[in-house]
Amino acid sequence: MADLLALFTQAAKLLREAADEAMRRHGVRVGQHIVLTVLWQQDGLTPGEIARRLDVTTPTIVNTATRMEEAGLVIRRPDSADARLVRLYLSPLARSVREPVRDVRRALERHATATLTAAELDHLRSALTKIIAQLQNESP
Amino acid sequence: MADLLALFTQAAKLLREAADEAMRRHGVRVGQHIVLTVLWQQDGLTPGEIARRLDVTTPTIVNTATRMEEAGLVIRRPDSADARLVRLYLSPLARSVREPVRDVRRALERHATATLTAAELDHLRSALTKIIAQLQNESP
DNA sequence: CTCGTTTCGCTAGCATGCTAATGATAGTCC
DNA sequence: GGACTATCATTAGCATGCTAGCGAAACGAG
Repeated sequence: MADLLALFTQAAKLLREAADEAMRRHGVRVGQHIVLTVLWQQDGLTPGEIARRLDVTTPTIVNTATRMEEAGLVIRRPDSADARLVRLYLSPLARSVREPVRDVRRALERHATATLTAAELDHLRSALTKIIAQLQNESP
Repeated sequence: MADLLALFTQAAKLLREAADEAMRRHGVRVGQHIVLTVLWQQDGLTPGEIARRLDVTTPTIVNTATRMEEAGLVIRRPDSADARLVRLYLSPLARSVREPVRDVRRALERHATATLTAAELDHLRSALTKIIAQLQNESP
């Protein structure tokens, strides 16, 4: 496997699968988790706001929100002032899984990087951050 | 963005999108590219063999092969000896895009890692390899 | 106030991955 | 040689992302 892109694809796939499996036990899927990370910080946002914060498209959030509604994680409510807006609110269930989900993600992170030194971990973080910055600073 | 998993998710998404856009100009999508990498090495493999080499499921290859057939990249042909098997063969088009696709991927790789030093790149490769090894050595 | 523009969420349809189930064929055991 | 098992591609249906296009609502100019 010489290709850095291929290495990246493979690592990302394995991490994503492992994260999904770990969080699934708490009723949260990977696509739903990113929405929760935003709502845990600020409840009652609109799909558009969430999409902008996560750098995904609005339909992605709309569809994920529908699945989360069915799973009992969020509640959709129209905005009282602007009839175009819909606001997403966390259910008690969504609040209650915050810590368990955080814990399993931390555990996965520790496990996945168990064979790396602290310095290597720092370099990895730094490299990822640089790559993200480099790729983001062109399309806007 | 404190979470390493989140950093990873973001970087992987950006790289995937950039790779897709770059290869698209040559009629190849990211999901089709991984199949091509295998067939470029050895033509005439079965969906099951390709899936095993790529560490994905057989249906993934079957569905991707259908789209590649429609795109004129591969030809499906039943095995002459074992009627259960289907063999996938590269089209002339698929052969002709090998180098252009390799080039745009190299260019993307260079661009994405332009702000990293050679040492940082080495560390990144090493870290990714270690993470892959760590995550693979548990499920089998 | 009205008309055109902008801004929303949403639906439709696609690509890429998955699991589960189906059906056809090959191989094996008695 | 006939039945059981294993193996293979395929289909169906789901989750997660995307783009394109819709209809409703708000806003701004005149």
